[in-house]
Parts: sequence; C-alpha cells; structure tokens
Amino acid sequence: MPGRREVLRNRGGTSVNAVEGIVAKLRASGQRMTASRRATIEVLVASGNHRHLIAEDIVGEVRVHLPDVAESTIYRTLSALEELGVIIHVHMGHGPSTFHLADDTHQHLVCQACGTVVEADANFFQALRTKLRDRVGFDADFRHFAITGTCAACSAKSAG
Amino acid sequence: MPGRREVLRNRGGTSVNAVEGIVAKLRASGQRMTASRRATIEVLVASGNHRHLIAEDIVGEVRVHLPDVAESTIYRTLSALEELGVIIHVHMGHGPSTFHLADDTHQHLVCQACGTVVEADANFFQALRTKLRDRVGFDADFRHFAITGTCAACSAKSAG
DNA sequence: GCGTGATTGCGACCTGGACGCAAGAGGTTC
DNA sequence: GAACCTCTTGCGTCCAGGTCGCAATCACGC
Repeated sequence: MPGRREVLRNRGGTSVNAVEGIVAKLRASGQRMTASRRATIEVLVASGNHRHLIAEDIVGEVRVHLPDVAESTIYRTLSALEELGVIIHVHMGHGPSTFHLADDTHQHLVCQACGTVVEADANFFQALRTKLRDRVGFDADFRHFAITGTCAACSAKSAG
Repeated sequence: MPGRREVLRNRGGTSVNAVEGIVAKLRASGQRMTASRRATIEVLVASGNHRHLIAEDIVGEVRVHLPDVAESTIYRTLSALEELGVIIHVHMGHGPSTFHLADDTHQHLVCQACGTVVEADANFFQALRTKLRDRVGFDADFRHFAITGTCAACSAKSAG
C-alpha cells in the first residue's frame, strides 16, 4: 500500500498485518475506517501485549499524529473494538481501566503496596477455572479484573 | 446497656456483640463514637455476610434511623472501618463497589450476562494462591475484585 | 462542666466516562 | 467524479461515584 503512513512501531511487518486484520474485521462488520480509528488501532497494536495503556495514554499517542481527535471519539472507537472482540479492557485497581489486544493470554497481578503489575501465565488459572465450572457451574474469565495482592518485593519489605 | 436503641436485626445477641466489638476497635484506635458511626456499623453487621451493600444502600438504611446523616460522613466512616480492617470493599463489576465485614471468607463470582452474584468458598482458591506465591512470588488476595464470567443458567441459555 | 481536637454537614469539586446533536466524511452507486 | 446516504466526529454537556475543605458541632478525658 504505497503512501500509507508507517505504523508506529513496525516489528518486521507483523504490526502492519495485525492492524490490517483489525481494519478488515471492522469493515466486515459494516463499519467505516477513518484516520482516527486507524491511528487508535495502530497505537493499540504498537503497544504490544505487555503495556497497559489507559484511555488517556491512547488519546495522547493518537494526538501525536492527529492532534484534533476528540476524547469521546477514541472512547467510541475503543467500545467498537471491544464489541468486535478485538480488544479488552482490564481494571487494574482503582482508577481508569487499561486496554490491550484480546489475543494475549496473561493475567494481571497488581501489588496493592507499590502498584507494580506482575503478569502471570493464564495456564496458572486453568485448574481453578475447571474447578469452578465443575463445582459451581460458573465459567470464569479472570481477565476482566486484575488480581490484587502483594508482590515479592513488598512482601519481603514488610517481613524484614 | 439500658436505653440503647436496639440493633437493626438482632439474631440472638450475636449482632450486638459484633457491633460492640467493632466499637471497641474504633475506640482502641483513638477514634470517637458517634450516633452515625454506630448506625453505620449496625447496618453492616445486620446485613450479614451475604448481602452486597453499596454505599447508597448503607446511606439509605442509616437514614431510616438518622435522617440527617450526610453521605460524605458515611463514606468517611466506611474508610475508617476499612483502615481498621473491620470491613472490606469489593468491586463487583462496573458501578459502585460493595461493602461487607472483613471476616467472611467467600469469593464473589459475577455473571456478566445477568449480573447474578455467585459465592464460592475461599478454599477453592487456595491452590492457586499457593501456586502464585511459589512460582511468581505474588501473595494474591482474591477478595478485592469479583471474578467475572458466565453463570450456569446463562451458559445453558447461550448453549441451547 | 470545660476544653480541645475529632467528626460532621454542606457544598464544591474531581475523575472517568457517556451522550445528544449538528456538521463532516467514508464508501457505494451511477 | 459527483451525488447520496448513513456512519462517525467534535463539541459541549451531563452523569455516577466518590473526595475534600471548611466552619460548626460534639465526644470524651479531665
């Protein structure tokens, strides 16, 4: 696609593919592509799976390229992407929620003392999911809320 | 204590003891007892461990007895009680958080489809807690956020 | 009872986000 | 490539849930 503004952080083309895939999904659902939507998608893809962007961050990064995009536009884009299943939002604690691509599989552990976010493989949670399904009939999705607690460093600090 | 206004729902005196215990803790920490604080504590104790009161509910129930208590007073009382470790607040989903006594041991599972709150014994979570502590060094407390997912009824509905 | 400092009520304020509306812009058709 | 239809945007306003500053009030040790 000649003339296309380059993606924010292109790692060997995979980001471009990810962006185009999301664009295709949006179009397939009957929605339109606009500059602000593409920029929002690019920010999300470029952030990778291990940064935890809040809406304000996304607004800021989109505005680097398109300074006049309204906040509400970005909120609406994020809602549309979430409805499509492309992204999810995660509550990390009090305060704003964070957004990232839905295809990652890690779970967030947030230290209540220092705010550090530790990532845990989703496999850790599989046994509990099974148990809850079998015993309570509840199909749990742990991603939507982080799990609070105390990280190793803060545990050591308070023990010492 | 003659002349004491009766506790909201006294089940054989245990509620009175619970209230007095909390009052004693507050006093021990150098704080003062007021009518609004006592009423707030009574509402929390009377609610038992299996109702999920939001701040607005608590304000409403306190005002049945003391109509002029300000919202902010109750928020401040709740903060004080939480700081003492007497109560905790739990985020059940989007919207306001709920308050209950800290001594209960159940975990909340919230259905994203119908909003039903299912309670699961905290023992279910012990294995995962141990695993997270051993492998990641993270001491998890699952109570602060509910776990979202789909309840048995809604799973059946969407499958059928 | 008195003094003092914690607590209260009031109202303003704050954050994070949703919404209604008119104007603007994708994308399809011809 | 122009017209048209409808989706999307920007703006401003509004909302929920909660927090805070301040003067007045009240609990409680003496």
